[in-house]
Amino acid sequence: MKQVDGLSIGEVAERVGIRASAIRFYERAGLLEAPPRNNGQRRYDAAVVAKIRLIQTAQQAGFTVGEIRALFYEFPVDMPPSARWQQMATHKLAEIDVMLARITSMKTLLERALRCECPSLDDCAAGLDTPESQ
Amino acid sequence: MKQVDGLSIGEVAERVGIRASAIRFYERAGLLEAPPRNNGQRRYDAAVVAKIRLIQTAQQAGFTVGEIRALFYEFPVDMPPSARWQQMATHKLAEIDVMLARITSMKTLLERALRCECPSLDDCAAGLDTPESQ
DNA sequence: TTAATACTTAAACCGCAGTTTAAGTCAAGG
DNA sequence: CCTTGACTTAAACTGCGGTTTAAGTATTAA
Repeated sequence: MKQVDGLSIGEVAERVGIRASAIRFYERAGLLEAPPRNNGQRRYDAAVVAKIRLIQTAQQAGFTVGEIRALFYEFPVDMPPSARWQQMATHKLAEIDVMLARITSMKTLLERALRCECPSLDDCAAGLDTPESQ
Repeated sequence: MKQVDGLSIGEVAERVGIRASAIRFYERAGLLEAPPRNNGQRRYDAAVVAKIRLIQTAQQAGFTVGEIRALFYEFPVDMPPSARWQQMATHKLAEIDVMLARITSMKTLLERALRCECPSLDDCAAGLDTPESQ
């Protein structure tokens, strides 16, 4: 019987749906604090599950691991979380808009390619670059 | 006086606005054929400029180097360019739409984060995941 | 002759977010 | 005692699109 309290890294991993290797990586990357150990093995408090879910949410919003570390640990201690999110989110939104513009122009280009009738790849590309054809 | 005919790799690079190393990389990657050499140095026909522009257009449309190689060299020889573009473009458009959806959901998440008032990061993330607000 | 300039190669490196591998430790169960 | 299974580490590997580096060659101008 295992009756050491706290969750093993495998149990945490299963609860949040990631691999144990990812959790070790987050620790190395400074996103998670090193937990106490039992026989050399990490023992986690249940709260770590919420923290990892928070990491996942931030990732869904497009933040990199470095940015998430900044969000968690590199703001002035007296800065409220809402202000932290807002400052990061404002920067990230600008990046997102750039990506959106890029994706949109790819899409336009591809839609034009779909209507292409050119006899050679070269002609075709020339036409695509300069949208003369409606 | 240099009167060997053909362009040097540096001249080609300058005309298309990329580094010589990129041209060598395209050759290695099978996008450009190895040109004849003079004193061991590559000598390009002016047509390579159009070919690299074509590569650039394909890149703008979101194709990877592997996909561009396929577009150029891995279709049945009797398949017209328009059909090649169209087949590739159809696949790529589906990928683009997936990206677009991802970017859009990032944006939504971030916009919600901007309006967040939560007192703790954990609460905030919980609220963001489940859009109860507004 | 010498120095500057442009080229040549193979191999290592970049960022990103982890994953995989090798080699080992530990506790429980049969 | 031995196997099984989950854990430990550091280091190397993944894919992508090139860039950088080290070491060497060739041409040109002064």
